[in-house]
Amino acid sequence: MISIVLVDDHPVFLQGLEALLSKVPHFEVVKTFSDSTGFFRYLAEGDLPEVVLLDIEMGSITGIEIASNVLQLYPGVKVIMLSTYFSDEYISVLVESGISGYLLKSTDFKELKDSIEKVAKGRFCCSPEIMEVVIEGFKKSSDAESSEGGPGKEPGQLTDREIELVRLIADELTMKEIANKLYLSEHTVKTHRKNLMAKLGVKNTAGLIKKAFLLGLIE
Amino acid sequence: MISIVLVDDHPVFLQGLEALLSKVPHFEVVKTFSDSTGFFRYLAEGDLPEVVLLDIEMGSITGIEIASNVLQLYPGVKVIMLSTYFSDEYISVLVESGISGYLLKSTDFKELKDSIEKVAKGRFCCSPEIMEVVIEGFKKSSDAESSEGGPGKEPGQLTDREIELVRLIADELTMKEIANKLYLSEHTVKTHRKNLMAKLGVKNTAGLIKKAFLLGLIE
DNA sequence: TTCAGGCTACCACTTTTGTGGTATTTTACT
DNA sequence: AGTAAAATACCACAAAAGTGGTAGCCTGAA
Repeated sequence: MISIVLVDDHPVFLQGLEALLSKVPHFEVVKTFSDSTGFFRYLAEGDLPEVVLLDIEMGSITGIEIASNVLQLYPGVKVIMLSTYFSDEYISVLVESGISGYLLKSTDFKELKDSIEKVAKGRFCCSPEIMEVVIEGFKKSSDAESSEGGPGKEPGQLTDREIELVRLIADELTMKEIANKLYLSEHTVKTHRKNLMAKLGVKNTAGLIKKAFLLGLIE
Repeated sequence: MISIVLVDDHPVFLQGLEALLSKVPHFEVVKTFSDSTGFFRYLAEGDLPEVVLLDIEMGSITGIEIASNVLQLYPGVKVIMLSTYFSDEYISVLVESGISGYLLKSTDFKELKDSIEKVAKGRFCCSPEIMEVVIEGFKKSSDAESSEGGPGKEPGQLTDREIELVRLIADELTMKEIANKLYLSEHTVKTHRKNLMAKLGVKNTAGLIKKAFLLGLIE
């Protein structure tokens, strides 16, 4: 059984896809989302699907960002981007981030189905048109079999301590207050925050809280 | 025609109520929400209903907080709390905040209907049991006809400038950067932020961003 | 025309955040 | 037993945020 989550801001496409995928015997569409916030909150709860089908245009936060964040926070989850078009630079970024597939929406259903199966087995998969771009990109650096990996840690790339921290920060505690609360040195707390900001790619508290919200870490 | 928005985290109650209210000729249930985030985002877009029916137990953010925030940000909107129980202190706070009604869920539909009509006309309305508490509370201070009011300003209690500011802060700009961007003195920007924090009742940037999110000011 | 609210601006001072290091210990996996 | 990651801790300095004031200007409503 392959567990699948769909994320797409077009409810029609979402429903259609769900109906189609649900008919495939060993596929299970466990959840669908039309906004990234709900999606991230879901992941943060620890319900990690095997495969995520992700549409690329999602309003305030782009598909690229969503994909990057999912890949960073939940490396065990396979992400397949669905898009109407493709852009060289984006694909490069995504492939480096460890995305599992990039398909055009024009892809027919059989191809999508096959792709999901391949991806679930740990392979990379994309539309032929896109493969060219990807191969082109490989003429620069060749590293990285991403792949396999046991389930990893549930809460993702961020450690438990870090998540604890970000929540306390969101509750308006200062480093000093958090240090007291957790019986830690203020230095330690500052170090955690520093790592947190680096991992989430933000510059200050405002960015930290915003991102934490977007990623469903706080509510 | 009275435009109504329902907010309640119990979908069953929500749907039932919607069905009932929709049958009343001059009532229009324009929207329903089962979480506060979506509700605040909706208000922030400027679609202000005349009356909001608000259930009191809503998880992370309490009904009291939601009500207070709505009343503060959108004074023109009439808020009726629906609750299973009632607490002296809460009611006092809410009445002072300018709530338009406080009904128990045990209220029958006719009473609810009448209450909505009264409230839409600018009156205050609550269950008899609660009225006692309210009157009791009046033995302290007697001010405030809240009420009437033209539509006020759309974005609520926060001024345009302040909303602009909070969004730039959420984008990780420092006061200096914002000042440059808007051709203002850094002092001015700091003053705005100061007012902003006071209005939203928060202590620091973390709280500011969190609240702004909760209120749908940023996304 | 007074008055309130919003926008602007300033000051001085404290506290907290943010940067950019290093380093030890514990824990968990191999 | 070895090692990678997490958690802990330290330092010094720069940059911002946060506190608690005051105050002038403009506009629209009473």
